[in-house]
Amino acid sequence: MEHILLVEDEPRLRGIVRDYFSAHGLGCDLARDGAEALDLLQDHDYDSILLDILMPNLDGFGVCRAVRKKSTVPILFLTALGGEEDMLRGYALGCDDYVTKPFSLAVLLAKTQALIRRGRGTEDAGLLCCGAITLNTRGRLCSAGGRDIKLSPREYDLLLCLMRNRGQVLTRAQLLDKVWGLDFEGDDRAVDVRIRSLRAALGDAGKQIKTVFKAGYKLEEGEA
Amino acid sequence: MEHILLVEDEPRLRGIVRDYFSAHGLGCDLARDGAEALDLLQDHDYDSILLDILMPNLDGFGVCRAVRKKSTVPILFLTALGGEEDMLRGYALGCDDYVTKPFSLAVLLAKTQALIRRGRGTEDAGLLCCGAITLNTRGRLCSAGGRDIKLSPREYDLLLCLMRNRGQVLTRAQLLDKVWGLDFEGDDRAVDVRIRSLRAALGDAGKQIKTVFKAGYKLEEGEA
DNA sequence: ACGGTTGTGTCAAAGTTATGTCCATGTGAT
DNA sequence: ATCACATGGACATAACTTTGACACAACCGT
Repeated sequence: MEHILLVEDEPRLRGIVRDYFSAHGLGCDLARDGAEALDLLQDHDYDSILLDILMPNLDGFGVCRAVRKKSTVPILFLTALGGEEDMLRGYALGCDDYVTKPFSLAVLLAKTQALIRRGRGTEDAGLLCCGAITLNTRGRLCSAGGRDIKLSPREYDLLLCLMRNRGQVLTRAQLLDKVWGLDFEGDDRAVDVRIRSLRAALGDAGKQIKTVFKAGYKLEEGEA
Repeated sequence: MEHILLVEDEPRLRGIVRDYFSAHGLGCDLARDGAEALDLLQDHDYDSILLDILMPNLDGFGVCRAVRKKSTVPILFLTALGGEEDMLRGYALGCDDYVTKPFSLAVLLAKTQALIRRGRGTEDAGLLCCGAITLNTRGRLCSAGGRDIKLSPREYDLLLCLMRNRGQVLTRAQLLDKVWGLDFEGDDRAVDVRIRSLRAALGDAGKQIKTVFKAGYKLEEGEA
């Protein structure tokens, strides 16, 4: 499960966000102020940090500066300060997003998840992960649910494309362009058929590939 | 490259701003008055609009009002009117910022870029929000009041259209054109039926979709 | 070069899901 | 009160996806 750190001095808000996030499968450690946050950061790795700005002891800008000295973990500011200057200061310090109160929980969650997803830029290392599926792009290897999967070339390329655009709906036309190439003359149905064999090859993890009626396909991390 | 629209009747100022902005990588279309601005807006999408207030033909407030009827593009007023009343009027019309002359070019540029970045922020994340409803346009997902909602393709497209034109009344004919496509041969009632299922799917948030008697439908942020 | 194996696309039938139409029943405007 | 208009339920079917069968092409070891 992903884990984030929420730094916020308002107790009620802390609780609300924590509950909402954990209800959506996002673990949430809490800190009351900047000092406490840095303590926790000593011993833990988080997938993202949500930072209030106005806090006792050490404010959000300070925490951001300290964190950025040694990490590129996604940081999202979460604050009542809506002024341009504060925003620019935040971005200048290397934050990844900026949400002003009051905000919708759904938005906050979506933004956080988006940041985490993007943060997974582990592709450099040659590894792409999504839910139970892992792709080793160096060796063109695939594993799902712990077992190695043998994929045909087309299956592999298709899955790679889906993995690179996880969560996004891709139309059959888009997939044909990206995987088959722009010059492919064939039928849309070709995509369906390959999706089928890919699903079959992936076994249980094949359920992560969702059909989006009238739109296309997408890959989800999906718990179930 | 980002493109903005500058509406300003003073020729010298127009030139100065345009030069400064393009030197910093921001394309700049020019309009001499409100009427010209609306003309350009017919055919172009801008990342932001800079509006003088005192102009011949149609003043900045008028342009702002017209634009806000159909778009949430960031608008920045740019004027010699420094009075509080004018500022409040600008904000009431839905502008995003307000700069009084004389101003520093650097500040104007920073503010503009911040506005564009913010506008991008939610768009990049693929998020559209209105009241309790959130649409993830990348994944074609919808949530309302914190819970995920499953929408059929038509429902989704219809809601997307309403969200993009929030606050505006859309006639059934308009909705048929935009959502069903210009070639749809069927009955107006089709819209009603889909609105109904959309409302049902959205649960409580369905109340944000208002029926406008004899005119059509519109989406409102309104809580109640 | 040769047969066997594997990968891939096409096609049509079967299975799903979504969508429009119809008509009876509400609801708001004047 | 009346009329025009919006809503709700039932149903048929249109639109779309999955599945299975098949044919052909590419690949591989001999």
